[in-house]
Formats: sequence, structure tokens, C-alpha cells
Amino acid sequence: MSTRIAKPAPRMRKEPRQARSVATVEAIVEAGARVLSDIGWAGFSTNKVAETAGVSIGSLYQYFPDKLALVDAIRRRHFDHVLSVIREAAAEEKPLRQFARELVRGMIAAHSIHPTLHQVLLDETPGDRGSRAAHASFQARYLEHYAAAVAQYRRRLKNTETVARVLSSAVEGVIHNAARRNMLDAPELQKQLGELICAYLSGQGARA
Amino acid sequence: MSTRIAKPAPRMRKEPRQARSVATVEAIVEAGARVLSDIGWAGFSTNKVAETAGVSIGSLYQYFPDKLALVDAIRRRHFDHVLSVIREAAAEEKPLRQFARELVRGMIAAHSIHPTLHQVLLDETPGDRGSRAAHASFQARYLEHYAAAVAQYRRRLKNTETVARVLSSAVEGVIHNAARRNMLDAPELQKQLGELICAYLSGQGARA
DNA sequence: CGAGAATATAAGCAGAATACTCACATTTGG
DNA sequence: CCAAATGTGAGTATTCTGCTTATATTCTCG
Repeated sequence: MSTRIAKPAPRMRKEPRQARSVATVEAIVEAGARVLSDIGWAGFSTNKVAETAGVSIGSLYQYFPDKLALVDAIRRRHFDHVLSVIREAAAEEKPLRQFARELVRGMIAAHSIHPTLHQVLLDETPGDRGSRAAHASFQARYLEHYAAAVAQYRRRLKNTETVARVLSSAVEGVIHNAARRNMLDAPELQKQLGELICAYLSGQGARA
Repeated sequence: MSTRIAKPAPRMRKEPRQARSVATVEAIVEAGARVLSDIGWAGFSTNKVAETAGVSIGSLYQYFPDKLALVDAIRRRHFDHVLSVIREAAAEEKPLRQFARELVRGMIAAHSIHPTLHQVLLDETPGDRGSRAAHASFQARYLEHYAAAVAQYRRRLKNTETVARVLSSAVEGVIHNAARRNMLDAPELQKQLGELICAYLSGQGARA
């Protein structure tokens, strides 16, 4: 019995050197995100990704050692994107309403390209081999930013962590639901989501 | 070209008449829910469901004409359950805090058996053939109950529909997230989710 | 130019699943 | 005790999927 590590799982089998191959790799990752968002993990096959990207299946395997390495690349790219959105919204000190507005706009923008990618990545995609760590790390930093905002705007300072978790999952739920119904750009929704955030963080949940 | 309807898709190939077969069918549906919740749609195979139920694959096909009929049965059962929870919480007139508490408790209880079944049913499961109607009908009635509550507790009566949608998806998001982390029974979470509902429905999202 | 390196192609393999049938065994009710 | 109801599971036929490989094309750079 070896050390429980089944696969070394290198990120890239070969690093793209010319501009052409960089574009190819980018096209593959982009197509992968599209397939994942449109059809979900169940329909995510390397052949279909290659076809969607407009490259041959051989090209895909020239750079990605296996299917999971591809998913990892997609995940990394998407998480980095989302993380930057929250970091930006929670960065400097600003009025609550402005924070909420920027957060909502950013999250909606991030989900407008591949509406359900985020959820698929969180729910359906296997957390196999090494992505587990990246996954957890993302979640941790993700929450940190939320917690920072919560600490900044909330009077009651208890349970910051739980409050942050509740807030983030509520926002994600609303966005995800809107994405599924193709209603991400409804201005009414943006407004209400903003109000939800403000109301919860203002936080006097009615007495008694 | 015929009428676009590929399959008549009967619900049951044969109706169980004896107590034994009723139990068998029930075991199959229950096992199906478990498999769907534990492994997701990608791992949902009729063979695995039968094995989980402790019956032979032949028994399954004696009552369910095909895979989708089985999923439909699972969906119907689960949706009926969830619907009853909301109906009960939003039934009589009661103080906001009590409504919130009952809703949260009910939703958590409903998700405690098969934590991620609800999301899987909504997101991964194909809406094929005839379940589309049931699906939409469920969503409609689901929202109706939320809307009733919103109309009852909210001062501003505009956008009742949007508010109901935002509220329901926020609640679902929190529950779903908690389910994924096995934190459904954390009392802190129940409390915060209740406060979120109250705060949003109380609804003065800070001025300016 | 031209040679070798980098990149792209797609036919196809080997094996794993999977939905579903069918011929037969067992149990039940009347 | 028998006909109907119920249960069984090996087997089938088909699809799919991840991935290799032998070959073709394009780029870089002296």
C-alpha cells in the first residue's frame, strides 16, 4: 500500500510556448466552463469540450493530463474571478448601501457569462485529488471577505462567522435562482437583493 | 412526422395490489431519493437504486416504465412534502417572528432526511417529458405561499412577487449551503436565518 | 530557405456503464 | 390448490468516454 496518493496529477502536461497554443488552451478552458454551465457535470466529456472549443481532442490532451486537471483549471479561473469581485466590494470603508450595491452588481456580472457555473462547480463537480485544498482555501478566503464586511457594518459583533455564512449563502441562492430563470439582469431583482443585504446587516430583526 | 410527443410515459406500468408490492414500490422511491441526494443525478442508475432498495432490478421495472418515471415519482413525493411545510407555516395569521421560526424549522426538517435532494431535483435532474408541467406547477404554488406571507407582513405592497422570489431563493440558498456542510441542525444557523427573514420582511433597508 | 521543434488532427481502442428484457421461481389470496 | 400477483437476476445490446498514437501542419530562427 502506497501513500494514499493515487496520482501526482501534474497541472499541465506541456506548457504552451507559442501564442497559438496559448489561445488553444484558453479556448479549451473557456469551452469547458461553457459546457459545465450549460449541461452540468453529467454531460461534461472531454470530447464535447474539445468540440465546443473547436479544437481536436488530441490538442486537449496535449496540455491537460486528464479530465480532472481540466476541471481544476476551470475552477481556478472562476474562483479567482469571483474572489476579486468580493475583495473589491469589501475593500475600502464605504457606506453600507454602497457596499451592497457594488457586491450585487459584481456578483451578477460574474455570473452573467456562465450563469450556473458557480453552482455546478460547488455541487456537482468531484472534489478529487488536490482540488480539495484549493476548494477549501477558496471558501475560506471567500468567507473572510464577507466576514470583514459583516464586522464593519453590524452592530452586534457576535457570531460574525455564522452571519457571514448566512449572508453569503443567501446571496448565492438568490443569484443562482435568478440565473436558472434567466433573470439575472432584472433591475428589480438587483434592488431587492441589495435591500435584503442592507436589512440583514442593519439587523434589528423586530423585537419580541 | 407525428405529434412531437415521443413517449406517452405512463406513470406506472402496473399498480401494486398487495401490501407486499406497495412496500416494494415505496422502498424503491425511498432508495431513489437517497441515491439522488447522496450521489446526484450523475450517479443515479436504476441498477444502483434497486440495489439500494434491496430489491432486484426486475422488480423496479415491473412498476416503473423507465428511469424518468421513477424520478417523477421521487419528485412528486418530495415536492408534496415541502409544499405542505410552507402551506402550514403561512396558513393562519401569526406574528412575523413565529412565521419565520416555523418556516425555518419546517424547511430544515424537510431537508434533514435527504439533505441535498431538493437542489439535485431542481438543478441536475432533467425536466423531461411531462414533469415540466408538474415542476412549473410546484414552483407556482410554492411561490404563492411565500407571496401570501410577504403580503401579510410587508408594509410596502409593491413587487410582492419579486420579494417572494428573493426571499424564497435566499432561504433555499442558506439551507442548501448548510446541508452541504452537514450543519443543518446548528441552532445558531436557525436563529440567523430567522433573523434574516424578519429583517427583510420588516423591511426598512436603511435610508439614503 | 529549411530543419527541427512546437502544435494540431482525428480515427479508433479498450473497457466500463447503463437501461431494460425475459424466462423462470416464489408467494399470496380466495 | 391454483391462478394471479410478485419477485428474481443473468444477460443483452448499445452507448459512451477517457485517452493514445501515428501523422500532418505550422512556427521559429539561424
